[in-house]
Amino acid sequence: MTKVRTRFAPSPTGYLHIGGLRTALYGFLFAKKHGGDFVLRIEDTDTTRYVEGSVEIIYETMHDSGIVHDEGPDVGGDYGPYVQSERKSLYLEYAKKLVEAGGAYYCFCTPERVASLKDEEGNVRYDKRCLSLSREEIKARIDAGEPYVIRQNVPLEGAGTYTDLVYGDITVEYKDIEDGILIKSDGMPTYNFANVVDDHLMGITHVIRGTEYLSSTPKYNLMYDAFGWERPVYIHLPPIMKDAQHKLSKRNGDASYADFVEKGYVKEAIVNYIALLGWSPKSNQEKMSLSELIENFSLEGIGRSPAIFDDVKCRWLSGEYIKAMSDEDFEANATPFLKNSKAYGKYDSKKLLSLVKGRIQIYSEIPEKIDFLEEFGEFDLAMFENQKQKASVQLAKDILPRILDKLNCVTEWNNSSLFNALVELSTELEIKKQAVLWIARIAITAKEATAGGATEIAELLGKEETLKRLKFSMDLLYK
RNA sequence: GGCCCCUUGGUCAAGCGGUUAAGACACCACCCUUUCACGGUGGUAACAUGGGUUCGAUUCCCGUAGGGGUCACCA
Repeated sequence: MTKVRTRFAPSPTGYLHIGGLRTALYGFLFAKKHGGDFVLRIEDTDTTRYVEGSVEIIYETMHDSGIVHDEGPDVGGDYGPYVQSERKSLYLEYAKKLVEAGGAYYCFCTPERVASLKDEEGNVRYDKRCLSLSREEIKARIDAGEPYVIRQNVPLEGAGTYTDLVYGDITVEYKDIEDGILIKSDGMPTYNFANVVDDHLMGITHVIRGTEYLSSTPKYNLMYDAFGWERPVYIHLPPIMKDAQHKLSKRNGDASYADFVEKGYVKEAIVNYIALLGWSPKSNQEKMSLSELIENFSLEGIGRSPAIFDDVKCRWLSGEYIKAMSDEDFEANATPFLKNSKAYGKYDSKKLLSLVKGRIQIYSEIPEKIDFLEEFGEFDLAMFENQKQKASVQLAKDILPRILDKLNCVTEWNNSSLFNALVELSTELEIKKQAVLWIARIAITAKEATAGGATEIAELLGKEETLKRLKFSMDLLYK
């Protein structure tokens, strides 16, 4: 059996979006699952759409996400060059062979003439006029420097059928396929041609790509057949949607891998989550490392219907990764985000991080979780009300002075001493310790939800600041 | 519009003729608890629709509706 070879072939037109990354991921997973090679090829035949720096972004994204290629422009390989613009002469050579084989022909029609061929629906369809040109006339016109393109010669009758490993048998009638341009007048190939030539020359065994190519695949097969080449196995993937109507795309302005990283999603979680969009493992385990994904990946698990990207679940997975992360890794990953907090630098960073770990799903939530350490002021007294904890504004009025006294007398200002002191107070007052702690926490944080409990925060704030805040809250209560 | 494809809870999804129609996220309830969160337990919620085929359809076939893709000298 021949070695499995898959490829990811993005065009350098901007950032790498989530859909593209998933296509890359599946190609990578499939190749690695079968001990094969994963190739990166840059499809830059449309020079007008080239965006400066996007090739670098592709390299970075793939490296960063762990989807590493065995061959590519940056790492080399035996099938290079891996950038299509560097293969330009090759395509013309093969196009000529295809012309000889009858699978293509030269066309001198101007874009204007072709545009004038519009049907009642406004669709343009070339009429094969140049197909009847004689060999001599073609040569003469080319020699005269007349611009030309090379078109695919699609039969007028019959149909092409192939078996997609995800969608099953697909049949398209040739009359519904037009004689597409293979070589543009600038000498560059179109995707329709370059992809066939390159996939063959690079020994690609399994073509994995989006469904947008599902119905155009028969025309590629026509070329494989005309060349006498073996057709690859096709695996088309359903799209990832932003909502029921819209595909996740660059144009919609969202959804790049880099954006998610910037927002603080755990990288492994992003990859893990997109693996689950359109594919489901045989087991019920959803949280999987890259190597586990490779091990569990199988084509049968790939679905056929579009999947909507669910940010809530992606965040959940990110949170799961954070909980499972070592403190060292968490510190390394979270510190850049911690620096955006007002509290950064004013407290022990490790302490802040431990407060926050387990309470966030993405790193960018860090500042909002701990900014209360530096922000304190007037608040709604109704916050003292908590039925479940048996706390109330009245109770707060009654016991806040006692809390203040009690804490003031604590000799060792640390969490456990402070906690013991308040529990002791609750015993003396014969009320629930939760009520005392609730009131204390509200009084020193002015927040209903905080990262950390009352005394934990008191330790962090220090005696002076804690007592100051308690007095402030008392004043507020008695005002 | 032609052609290709898709359709199970709010979302991701198992299922591949006979099931109490899994599981996950979200949501709700309860428990735990130094609030919230975490964790634990339980719960609400789905086969787009109409015809067939069959002893029996979520599952197979056809139609309808809805949705996506494609019809470029873009990929």
